[in-house]
Amino acid sequence: MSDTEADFRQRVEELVRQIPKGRVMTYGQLAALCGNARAARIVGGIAHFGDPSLPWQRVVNKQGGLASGYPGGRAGHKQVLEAEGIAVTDDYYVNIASLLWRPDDRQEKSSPQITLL
DNA sequence: CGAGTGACCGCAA
DNA sequence: ATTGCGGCCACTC
Repeated sequence: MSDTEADFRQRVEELVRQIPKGRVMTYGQLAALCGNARAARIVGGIAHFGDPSLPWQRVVNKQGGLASGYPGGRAGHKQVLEAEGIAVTDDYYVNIASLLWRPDDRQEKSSPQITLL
């Protein structure tokens, strides 16, 4: 397997990179889309050692709660998410029910202009 | 090369 | 309903 092998982390990073602004994804979903639904923890590990330039801030757990190891703590994470246009509760929870984004969701169809970053 | 850990998830009492 | 525990895979030292 050398054609589309692309290390697990590379695929995850690619997906995270494609997460549009104002949307969030769950670690489990990223892992599942990557092929290993049980590798949810790995996604978190990659988030810590992967490319810090990626919008890991848009990646939250299945409960919609912010991660704990984010630089600056959940407080900083909350600030960044709010800056992205995502509403965060005082308990550091986001409404994934409305903000959960899927790779097959064509948000560009309804958004003529994409303002990423 | 081996062992430990982790930004999680799911299930059991 | 809440709390606690284990498991799983990949990454790092």
